[in-house]
Amino acid sequence: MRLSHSLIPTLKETPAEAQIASHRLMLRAGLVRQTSAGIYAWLPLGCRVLRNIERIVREEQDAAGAQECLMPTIQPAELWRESGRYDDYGKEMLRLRDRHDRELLYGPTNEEMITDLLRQSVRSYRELPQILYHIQWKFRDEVRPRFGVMRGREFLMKDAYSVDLDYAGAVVTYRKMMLAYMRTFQRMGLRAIPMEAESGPIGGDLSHEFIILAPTGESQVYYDAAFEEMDYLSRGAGGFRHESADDLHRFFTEMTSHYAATDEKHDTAAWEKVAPERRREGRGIEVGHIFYFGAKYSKAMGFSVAGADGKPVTPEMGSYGIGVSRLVGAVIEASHDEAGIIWPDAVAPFKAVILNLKRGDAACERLCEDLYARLGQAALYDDREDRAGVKFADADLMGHPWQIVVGPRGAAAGMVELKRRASGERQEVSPESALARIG
RNA sequence: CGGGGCGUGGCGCAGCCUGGUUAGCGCGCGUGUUUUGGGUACACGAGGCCGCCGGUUCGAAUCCGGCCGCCCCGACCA
Repeated sequence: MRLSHSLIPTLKETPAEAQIASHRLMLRAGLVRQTSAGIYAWLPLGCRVLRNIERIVREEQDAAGAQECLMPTIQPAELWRESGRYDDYGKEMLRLRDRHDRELLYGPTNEEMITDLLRQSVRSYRELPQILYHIQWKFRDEVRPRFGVMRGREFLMKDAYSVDLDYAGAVVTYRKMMLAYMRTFQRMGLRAIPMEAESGPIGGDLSHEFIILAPTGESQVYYDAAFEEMDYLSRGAGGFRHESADDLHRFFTEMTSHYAATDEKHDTAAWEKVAPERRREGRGIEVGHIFYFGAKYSKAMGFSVAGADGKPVTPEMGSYGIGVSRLVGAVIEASHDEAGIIWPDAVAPFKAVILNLKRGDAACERLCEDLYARLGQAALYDDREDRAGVKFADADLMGHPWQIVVGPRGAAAGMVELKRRASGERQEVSPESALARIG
């Protein structure tokens, strides 16, 4: 994209409502604009980040054997009456009526709907297990939206739902999702820690939330230093396979054998047993939550399949959520400095920005156009009129992993300056080696 | 939902208490000149239902009432 023709409204000053770093930076870098309390419009730059995160989530869900589908945002009230949650969910649920006065709601989650879909089509134990997911906008009428997209009322969520014939199968599926989640966050440059959690309104008895550490997080967390040493996930495929129940078991054991808890679940007795020098506390942001809830919905909604003996069996289910839009804020919380965002390569809206420091200079123009043509959609070309200071400041603010600085001095010699945003390291290189470094 | 605060050009704010000329400042924006290697300087200029409705008054951004919106602190959540 050419910056001169892009809607990327950067701000020099911080809007008054933004309290935390990610919110401030998302507004200043032109990623989002608020349209109502807790509801945001995603501008081109923010939209690209959102899509990148979505893509990683999708790839890891697919790798775990989950099938993508897309359920509607609007749901009929009857389904929620069946599960009993129409009343339980309270004011968080946005209720609507259509022209025929039928009761509808804007979905805060989809257990009922998926159960309805499954009971219509799944008849036999032979069709199990199944994992389905979708990435769809949700609405929860939070009492107090805050922290920008981290606690919005409207938010983009990946939610997956699993059905297994029995408990043993459900546990394997649960572990699969845990593995997929750890890989997902890892790929975004985040260190996530699974912590035992309350199952809340979803119900059920096995539940973990995935917390990433950031000083502005909403929950107080306690964990064993072991989680800081777990870098084997980053070594890639060598580790655990979704197909192997044994691998999944080893993985799950590894993840759950060290102490980790949010303040709600904090167990002082267990904490005392952790060696003092290995105790870590801090603030955390919840970016994912997985639940095994057994037959809670299948039973309430009459979902059964024929078992091997021909008799009906009530399947075991689970649900698995990742806050996709929240992750945009969470990544920024985890990776920024005074000057702006520092995007991890995998989620960056652009791999590189090309800074043309001298519009109209033949050598500069030629070099920039050439680089831009070769980088294509991977690059943002800052082709605005010459205001070097503004360009540098905006580039830092927007946080592109690489900055290619093309000025008349270097261009005359056919050289550019390549700067790495994260380290600040810069070097004079040929355009070819700049392209090679950026990859 | 309880407690607090704020609504004045795109952003950040002043003015309001003590009503009275064309409603001001900084940033941003436009034009020109000058600059240009880390938010360049100067000049000129555009841009405002002073959140909305009603009341008081000769006269309301300013006083009074109601409403709406937004933010912050607490109890809940991907």
